[in-house]
Amino acid sequence: MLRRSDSVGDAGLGRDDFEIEFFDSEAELLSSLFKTINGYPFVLTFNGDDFDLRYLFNRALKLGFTREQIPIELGRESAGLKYGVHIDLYKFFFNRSIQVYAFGNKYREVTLDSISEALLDTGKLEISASVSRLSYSELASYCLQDSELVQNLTRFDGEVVMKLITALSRISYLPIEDMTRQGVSGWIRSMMFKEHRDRGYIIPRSEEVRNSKGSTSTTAIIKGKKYKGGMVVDPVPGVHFNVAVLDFASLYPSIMKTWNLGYETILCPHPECRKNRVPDTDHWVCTQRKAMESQLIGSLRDLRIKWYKPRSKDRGLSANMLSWYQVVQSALKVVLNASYGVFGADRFSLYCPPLAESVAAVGRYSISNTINEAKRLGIEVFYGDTDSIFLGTPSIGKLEELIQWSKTKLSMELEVDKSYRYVALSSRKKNYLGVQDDNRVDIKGLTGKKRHIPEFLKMTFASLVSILGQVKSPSDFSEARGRISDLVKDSYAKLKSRKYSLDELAFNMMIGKAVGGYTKNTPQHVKAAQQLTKTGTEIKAGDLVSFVKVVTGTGVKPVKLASLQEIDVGKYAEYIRSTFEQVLDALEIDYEELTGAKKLEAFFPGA
DNA sequence: CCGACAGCCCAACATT
DNA sequence: AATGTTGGGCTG
Repeated sequence: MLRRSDSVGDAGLGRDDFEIEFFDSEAELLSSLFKTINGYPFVLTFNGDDFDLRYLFNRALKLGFTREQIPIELGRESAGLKYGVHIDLYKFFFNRSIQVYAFGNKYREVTLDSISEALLDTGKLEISASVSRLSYSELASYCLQDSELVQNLTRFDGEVVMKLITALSRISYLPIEDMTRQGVSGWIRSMMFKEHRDRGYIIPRSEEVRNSKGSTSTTAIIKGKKYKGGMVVDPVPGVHFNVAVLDFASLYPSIMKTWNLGYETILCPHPECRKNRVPDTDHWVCTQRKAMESQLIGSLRDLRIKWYKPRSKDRGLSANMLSWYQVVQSALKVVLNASYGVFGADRFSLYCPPLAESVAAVGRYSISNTINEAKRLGIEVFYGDTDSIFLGTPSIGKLEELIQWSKTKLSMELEVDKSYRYVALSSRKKNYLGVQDDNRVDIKGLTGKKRHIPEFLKMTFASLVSILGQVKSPSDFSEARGRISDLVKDSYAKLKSRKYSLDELAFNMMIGKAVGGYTKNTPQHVKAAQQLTKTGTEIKAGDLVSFVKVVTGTGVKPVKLASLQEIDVGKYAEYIRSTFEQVLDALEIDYEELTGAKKLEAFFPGA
């Protein structure tokens, strides 16, 4: 720490495993820090590219250091070290693929506090004043805590993060410094360019691929998308007992492998290949040459499914080996999942829309033919989405027959992913509740599980889920019905008598753009953000905005500025209803009948 | 130097 | 009041 004339307070840390070293000048402090940095092969930061290393570099220059004396090299968007690898964990955790696939969406906001809270169960230290006003003791504790969080983010769980970084760096053929700063498209570009060089291929320019392969031939279902994607089967509403969920193992990578798909082989120049059509498109695939992507992605797929995935579950291996296999198989999954999508992304250097389109088209072909075959075998089909189908289970033999059929007729590996004691489907797609044989409940897409809804709804919904988890047979539903009814009525009563706190009533929505960036309309979370900005609280893109619905003003208020008295009970009553109706619909339970909702809602004008 | 893809649901907003 | 659009959050 730097001794300052204006600093006050004691210098104790309250910990005997660390002590504070004081410096009388900033130059001495920096010298010592630079010496320390040079002693390590890795330096971890959180936002060091944009702040810490940049700041240190500039302070040093200002204080008269020469560039040789500073162990930092600044790039335009990154900061490197002369000796050692600088990993900016902010950049790595910001990567959507890392966030979603590697960490299962556990952290919401990409801040040190939010990530460490989610992964380490510890957040940043709260401080009593702005950083520049802290006592020696509090400042030191605050900085130490930040440092420990950053380091622990690479240490927890047997150093999974460093293992993941190592695995992804090897798969992508990128140095750790580059891999941790790039998105999946950068990783896959590097991997494919390396393969071009190994084979002596000339790497095409983006516009060369574009001009020779042209564009798409299907129409997307969603306006503004470039081509038609996966197929979603209309669910058969109702409760279905003994349902098996089958899915294709790594569907899109498997399609690229078995259909010889790549930018060179799609729409190839040979006249004789033109009859080798991709179903549901105007495209054809080469019969003369093998596609590099097909082989590369196919091999990675096989490595994952046949080597790393089985070993990640092998009880004979040490914990350390198990975690390595687990990390590699999930790293491969991240890369494989993106390997089709990048060809449909216009910024990808080998962008090839007809290729991406063809992969999705074969996917639809595969699932729809499998569904037809299932029906032909007398198996009921309840639902399906992209690569999965929900089937009745007349007998194990029938499912085996279907799996075998898929292998011989489609060359696709279909497998039983899970089996449900029962599944509740409404008529909504991408919305269901399934109870597994071990009472575990899977909930997909239902409002009750979404992150932005108020805590009180999540809690009530969780209770509903636990009731449904105990249902073993159709006859159990009548008891469950009574308990659900009590649950919902209880929630109404608490709402009406204002027993829920403002925090429990708060919606938490991520604001995707800067507050001023909303020109087309003004959604509620933006209205709340505007009010916060007015009172001096800054709101940036990516922040969570907490607000409640009120009867005053524009109908919403930030939690900080609201009071319990102005809560819009009617609006919340509507939310309880719509959240629960989604599930009850599927169970064929009438909401109004269950709760006597008509009578209840009469208490709330506007409900 | 860099953000993989499409499809679906819901609530609120804007427009007709 | 009916209808289309936007934005967020989700599935795969």
